[in-house]
Order: sequence, then C-alpha cells, then structure tokens
Amino acid sequence: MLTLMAVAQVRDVAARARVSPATVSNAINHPEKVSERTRERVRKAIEELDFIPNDAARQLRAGRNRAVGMIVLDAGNPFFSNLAEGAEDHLAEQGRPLLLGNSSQIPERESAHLALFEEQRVAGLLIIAVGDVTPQLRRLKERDTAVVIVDRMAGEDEFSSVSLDDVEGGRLISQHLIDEGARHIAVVGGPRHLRQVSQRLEGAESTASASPGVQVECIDTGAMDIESGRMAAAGILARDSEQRPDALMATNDLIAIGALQELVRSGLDVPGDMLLSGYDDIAFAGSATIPITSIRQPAHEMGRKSAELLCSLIDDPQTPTEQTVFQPELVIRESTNRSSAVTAD
Amino acid sequence: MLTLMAVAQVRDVAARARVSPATVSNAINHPEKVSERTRERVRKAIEELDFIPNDAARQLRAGRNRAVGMIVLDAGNPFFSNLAEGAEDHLAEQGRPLLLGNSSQIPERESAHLALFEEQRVAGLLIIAVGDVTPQLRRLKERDTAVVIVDRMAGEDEFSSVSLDDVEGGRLISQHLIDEGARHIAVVGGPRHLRQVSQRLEGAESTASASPGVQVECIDTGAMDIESGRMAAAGILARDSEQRPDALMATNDLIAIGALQELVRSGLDVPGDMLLSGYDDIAFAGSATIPITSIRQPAHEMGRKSAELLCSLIDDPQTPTEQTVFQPELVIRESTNRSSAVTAD
DNA sequence: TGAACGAATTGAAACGATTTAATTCGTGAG
DNA sequence: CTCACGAATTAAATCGTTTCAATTCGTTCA
Repeated sequence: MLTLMAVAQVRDVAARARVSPATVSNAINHPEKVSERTRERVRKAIEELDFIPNDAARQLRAGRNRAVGMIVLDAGNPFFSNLAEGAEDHLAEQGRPLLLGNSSQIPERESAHLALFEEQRVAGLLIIAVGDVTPQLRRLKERDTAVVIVDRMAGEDEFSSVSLDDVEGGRLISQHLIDEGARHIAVVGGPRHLRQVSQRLEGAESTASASPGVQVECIDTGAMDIESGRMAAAGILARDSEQRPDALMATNDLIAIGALQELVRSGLDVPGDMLLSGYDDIAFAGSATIPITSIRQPAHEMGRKSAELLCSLIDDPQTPTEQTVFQPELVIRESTNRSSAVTAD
Repeated sequence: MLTLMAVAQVRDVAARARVSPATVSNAINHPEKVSERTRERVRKAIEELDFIPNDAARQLRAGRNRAVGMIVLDAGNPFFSNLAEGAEDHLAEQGRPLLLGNSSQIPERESAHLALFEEQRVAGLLIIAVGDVTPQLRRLKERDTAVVIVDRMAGEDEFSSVSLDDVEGGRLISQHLIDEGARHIAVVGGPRHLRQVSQRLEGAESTASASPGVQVECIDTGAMDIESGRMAAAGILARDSEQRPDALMATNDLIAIGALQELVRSGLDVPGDMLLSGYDDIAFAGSATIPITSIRQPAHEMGRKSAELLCSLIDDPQTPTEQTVFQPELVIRESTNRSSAVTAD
C-alpha cells in the first residue's frame, strides 16, 4: 500500500466521516452538539487515520496555551523536584501540562526560559526567582498571564505567592545550635544575594545578637550543591583551629551533605567537634552518614498550593492576590545532638 | 496614558518601523536579507512595543516545533535528573528547549505525555519507557519525529538508543556480593517487568547459577523509591532468621537507601549481618549512613550522548540508527565490605 | 542613454484548527 | 397543509506568523 499520504488533518477526517471539518471539531471539543451517530462515525475516522490535532493551530485560534510553565532553581535538588511534583499533581487534575525549566541559579537561563514561556503564551507561570524578574513578571501580568511566585514572599499584593518563613527558619535552627553549645556559627550557602540565603542568614544573625558571646559568619559558596558543600568544608578545615567555627549552618541539605562528607573524611567528629545543620529536610538528610538536623519544608504541599492559586488566577483573573506563608519545622537529628543516641527519623 | 492596546503583533511593529510585516519577519529570522538601516529601525520598534512573537503561529507556519520532549521514569530520582541535565546541556547549545515529562513509572501517564508531545509536534523525543510504546514510537517516526530510546537497548536497528549493559551490571554486583560471602541474595525492585529490574536480576541469576550453593530470590516492590525500599526491608526483617537473605541487591540506590534506614533502625549490622548494594551510584549513595556499594552509571554523559544522537537525527533524518552501550563500573563501599575500614569515595 | 541586474522590500497566500453565523432538515402546532 | 421552531450541520472567517513570487529601485555595464 502506497502511503505517501501526509499526516491526517481535520479535513481528511471530515472527508472520511462524510461530514464537514466543523463537525469534526465539534465532535472533539463539544460532543454534546453532535448527534450520536455522527459522533461515532467521526470517532472511527479519527482512529482509522491516526488523526492527532495540531496543537499549534489550536492554540493560535484559541489565543492561549493550556500549559503552565515553572522555573526552578535546581532540578537536581529533591526539594525542587518535590515542589514540582506537588504542582504537577494538581495541574494534571486540571488537564494542564507542566513545562519545567531549570535556571540552575543562573539569571541568564532564567530569562531565556521566561522568554520562551512568553512566546508560548503559557496560561500561567510558577517561578522560584534567581534575579530580579519583577519587570518581566509585570509584563506577563499585563498580558493576562497568571503568575505565582514560589518560595519567596511577594513584596506587596502585586503577585500571589507561596513561601515559607525563612527568617524564622534561620532563627529556629540557629537557636538550636546555640542551645547545643555553638559559639561560632558559619552560615554556608550562596550566592549571598539569593533570598534563600540572605533570609536564613538574617534569622541566624538576629538570634545571635540576642545571645551574648555568639558570633555568626557567612561563607559564600557560589552554588547550593553537594560539591559546594565539600569545598566550603575543605576551606574551613584548612583554617587554624581557633579560627574554625564550631557549627556549620548550611542553607540547604545538599550543602550539608557535601560538608559532612568532607568533615567525616578528615576524621572530624560530628557532632562532637562540629555541629552541622541543613535546610529543606530532603529525604536524604535523614539517611546521611550522620543523620542531619534540618528545617522541614512541606515541598509537595507548597507545590500543590502554588498550582491551586495559579489555577484560580487563570480561571478568574480577578481573583485577589494571596500570600500563603508556611511555617518552618525543626527536625533534630544526630548531627547536632551531642547528648544522646536518640534520633528523630 | 490609555493602554487598551492589545499585545503587539508583527503588523504593529511593521507600522511603527514603516515597513511591511514581511520585512519584520525577515529582520528577525533572516537578518542578512535586510539592510542595516531597516534592521535597526525594526529592532527599535520591537523593543518599544515589547513585541514577543507568538510561537503557536510561528510553529503552525513552520510546521514543526524546535523543542524536544523527554519522558523519564522518576523525576525525583537523581539518576534521571542527571540524565535530563546532560541532555539539556547539549540541547541548550543547539537552541532547543527541553520539555520534561515524568511518567512516574505509570504507563497511562507515559501515554498521556506521548500524546501531548505528539500534538505539539516536537522535533524529537527522548524516552525512558515503562510500558510497550513501540507502536506509538513507530507512528512518531513515520511522522518524521526523531526518537532515541534511553536506558534501554533498542531491539533492532529500528531506533537509536543509549543504554548501559545492565545484565553485566547485575553480574558484577552479584559476583561481588558472593565474593563477600553472600549465599542467599535478594534482588529488590519492581515492578518486575521493568527492564531495569529484569536485566539486573538476569545478571544476578546467571552469576548465581555458576556459583554452587548460592540462591537468588526476587522481591518485587511496586515502585523504585525510598519508601519501597523501607517496606521491602521491613518485610524481610519480619521473616524467621533462617529464611532471611544475607544480601540485599537493590535495583537502584533509592531502594537501597530506604532499606538501609529500616535495617539500621532495627539494629541489624550492615554489612556484618546483611550485605547491601544499590545501583546508579547517585551522589547520595556515597554519603549514606553506611556508604552504599553501587554500580556507577555515567548519567550526565548518557544524557548528553542521547541528545547528540537525537540532534543528528533531527538535522538529517537519514542518519543511520546507532546503539550506544556504556559499560557499568562497580563502586565498592562499606555496605558490602566486611573486611576493612577502607572505603571508596 | 538604456537595458540588465541584484538587493531590498512587499502583497498575498499559506499553515490547520476553531468558531460564528447561516443553512438545512425534520417535526409538531395551528 | 403550512408555518415555525429547534436540532444538526456547514461555509467561511479567523488566529499571527512566515514564505513565495512579484515589485521597486538604485547601479553598473555596454
């Protein structure tokens, strides 16, 4: 059989079902408008021809894409993949595909993804921002693209947001370190201007200023991955012992895990010689060589909530903006627990 | 200023730059065809009007999307996120966006993603398959969509593929377990029909059959995540001790990590009472409570290679198919090392 | 000076679906 | 027996860009 035939189109289906293209379209998109008999004929024709509608044409006519774009800081970080999964759960229920972009904390990549999503006329955008993207977000909003800022509190009511109180998180964990005897806390993370870093640092500094004799320093790692943690720890180990901090407060769990590898390798005792904490409470924090104390963020739930906010904004652009703030929860494990063998799970 | 103006279109830009729409299009897509002066005028008009081309219209006319789709088994598994990252690295260089879909090992979700990518007329597809998608892949190919199968050797020359020799991987690791004294190996993973599971099991069985007195059993966990590993281990711990295996060969690191948590919690000594191995060698395997022996897969490199194959297939559909097979590498760590304190890093 | 050429520009026709308004048709009411 | 009405169907316009073929215009060459 000669099959030079190009890909089937609506008109081919229409011809085969002996109806007009309009009826085919209706059979697909508004079944109630088409009689039982023709609907069936169309269904059969579609199947026989392997017809698959061209989404570009559909979108062009409809003016808008159903899909939602999301830009995360680091797709390799389980915290963000859980966040995305939570969002996808809700979006899938709404029949909306999620387009996932990874900025890798690089502002240029972030912009590139934004531009792409803008060209695609996505229905909405979930963003964990690196750089200052307010102007671009404003533009999107003007064009009736729904926007929800994730993992950062939106300044005013301009945008909706879902976040976790990171200053409080920083306070919680630094207070715990101090309670366990820390006098010199090194906050490890970077780049420093990242809100995730600056706010957690701010929390630590505010706690320290209320605790006489406690000092806080900030070690700026360029990135927030395992390797950065390793290198930061190596740097600390190279110091004279009196200059060394007695507690490492990593701004995420990956950094903590990397630091732990290096500390253990050098024979240092954690938590004996050095307290260590992470942030995010990813699944791997609890199963590290020395289980790591962390701040639990309900990533999945936060992702789902963001998607919910976004969908209501898409369905009714008049929906008032809303700031959802989750509360951090301290999870204490062996890496900061000198006194006992009891560990949380 | 009244800004009831709709979003700027080519014609608006054209009007402002006092040229025709065709010239605007050329200025954007074929700059060499446009004189220096008009090009500049157009550039300025685009900027002033914040013009962003409508991708749907462009695609409709062009007939094809530049983007590439990828479907992974589990976006939360670092192995797959590394794979995706490797692919994205290469694709970004080619100016091709990557659309990432997550099947979560559910055939229905896989089909849904496939259908979506088909509607979007993606230029190419990278897939780590769950179910039998050969018919759908064939259809894509007929429609000139490039396809590369990842993490599985394509049967014949029908499709290009990038994979790792998993039977050999299974052999390597089971041989090592046997060398360390294992007599009853439980292969833990699932669902069983997943190629990743069946081939690694096959390798273990072939090794065992050459080693008198060694038996292999297979414990089918429904999924391949940390929780499944925990539950499988709990099941094993509930057995009479003479029925227990003396080695757990997990089919990925997440399962191994989950199992380890449960084993440690129950007070069992690893590797003393039970040997434990993983697969994939994700970053967290080496920094687990007891560092876990694993099979290293060069995920990033495999991802990049897949993208390279795909791109050459897109650029020239006549490119002959190619099967790239990577070799597994055994990484020995404490979880299988009874004899010494020496650990690989 | 005029013909011929090439570069730059443009008008109009696509691309493939959806939608609106118009048409057909069968049926029940008057 | 006709008219009116609603249900089902359809023709044609439309979405916003790209591209093809045609046109304009300034040069060069004979």
